[in-house]
Amino acid sequence: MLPIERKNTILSRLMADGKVIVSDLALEFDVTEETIRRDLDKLEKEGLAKKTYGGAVKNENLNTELPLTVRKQTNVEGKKYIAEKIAEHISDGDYILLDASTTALFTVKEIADRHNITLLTNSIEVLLELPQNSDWRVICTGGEFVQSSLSFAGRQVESIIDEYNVDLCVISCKGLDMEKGFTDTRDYNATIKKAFMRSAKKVFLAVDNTKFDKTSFVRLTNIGEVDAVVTDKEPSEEWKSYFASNNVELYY
Amino acid sequence: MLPIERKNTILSRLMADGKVIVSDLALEFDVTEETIRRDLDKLEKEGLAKKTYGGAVKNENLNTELPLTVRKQTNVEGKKYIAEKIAEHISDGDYILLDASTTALFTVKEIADRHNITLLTNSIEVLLELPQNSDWRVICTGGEFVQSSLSFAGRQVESIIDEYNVDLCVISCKGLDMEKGFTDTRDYNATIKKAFMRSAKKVFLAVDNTKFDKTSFVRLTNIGEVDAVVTDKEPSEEWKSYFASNNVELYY
DNA sequence: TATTTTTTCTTTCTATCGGAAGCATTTTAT
DNA sequence: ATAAAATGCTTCCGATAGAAAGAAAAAATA
Repeated sequence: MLPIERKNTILSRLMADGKVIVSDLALEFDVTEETIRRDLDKLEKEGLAKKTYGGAVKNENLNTELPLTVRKQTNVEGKKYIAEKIAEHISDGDYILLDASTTALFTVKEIADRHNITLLTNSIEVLLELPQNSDWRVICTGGEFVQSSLSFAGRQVESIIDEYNVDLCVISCKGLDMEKGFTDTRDYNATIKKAFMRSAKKVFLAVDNTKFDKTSFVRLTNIGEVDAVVTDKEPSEEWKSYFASNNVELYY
Repeated sequence: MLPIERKNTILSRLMADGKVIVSDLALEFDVTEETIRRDLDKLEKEGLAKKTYGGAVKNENLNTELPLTVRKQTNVEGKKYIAEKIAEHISDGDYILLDASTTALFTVKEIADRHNITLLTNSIEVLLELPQNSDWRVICTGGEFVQSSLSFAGRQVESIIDEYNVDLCVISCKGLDMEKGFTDTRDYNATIKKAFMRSAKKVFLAVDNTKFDKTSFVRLTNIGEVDAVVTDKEPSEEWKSYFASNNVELYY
């Protein structure tokens, strides 16, 4: 087994279970515990794990961007479910706006059979997922190319987005908190998402259940600013009443 | 066994298993490990593999459609040759503009080792071919997405291009004729290419030998408007003197 | 609570293996 | 015949993993 395989296996174990134990991993991979610790050191340096006494836990510090490949693999079922729910609100002829998130990607797949959609996005992945030979009109923002997320960022994105008005937009975030509102990792993400919200009649916030009661680095805005929240599990009563009192529709 | 056979076998093994091990492959093909590493180097440069200590793993974020669209093209060798010639004019720190052509794609590959390049393009394929982890700044026009060519078109492309000035731009065309100038298939291609020419200090026209004395649908402009023509075979004396009398540099 | 014991962690050292680069030789293509 | 590509060899360097010793943290015990 290659060292990189071991490291990746540890990472996926970590993402699935939320924690790993040094002694278990050493037995499983038949290496010394020092070797496992070195793997965990690397994962920690990459911001993916947090070492603890006896093992490591998933990094709940949401200020770091996961690699695209890892991000795409976490809670795939939940994201697909959310995409299905969002798709129910998209009809033939709609003008929609999708951000560079995994949920947006799944949403495109879900609505592949719709007609006459006009789609605006800053995500290349979304473009590459488009149905073939459809009658859609697709506009991409352009801007500074961010290779790690296959999307565009920067001033240009905002000014293009501001030129359009759409029926519905789907945005995601890294954390959702009653006091801090919803938050994301990077300034440029936040600025872009604010522009998205300005341009859309109805804003759908796609958040899987793991994002609740978490805060990340940059504050986007108050939760009341979005029109609907779509998630994959029934939120707590507290959150439900919070959404209701802020006039935010809730779908799950 | 031919080298290319070995490389392809390694690739299919990689795709099937997700990884390969240098020492195993060396034994299996009865060559030294250095040879295997060189094969893996090539696969890595093609973006198909990711080398690691002891072997290589599959590159997860790869677009398998790319080789297909390239293979569909005619005279691939000639276009590679042209790209090499163009690359000789691109240095560290340059600002360049690439259109959505196969030649542009090969040009990016040729200049992968340059530093501090600022690249402006309307081609998604070019974006996907960018070297990983480089220090380039890459700006994409955005605009209406043309699925068949994985590029952007429309008014937005022009207005973005007009905002920038670059040292060098590479454009292609479908036909080259002394009377009709150079021509292309579609209106939107022509408009975009004109914008490209406005924004560049030096315009390189990339045309393989099959394009000479051909005319296509939309006239772009006179041949004298470009600064240099790059092709893959020595043109006729007639063409050579025509270029000379129009102050167009010629590289082949 | 204070002390001891156990477990885990960090650091350092070392052996081994894999990899990069340069050079020489063979093979292939033009 | 010549140039270009492919291959193998050698040397040097860096990565990996294990071992050992001391430090630190947690657990157990008095």
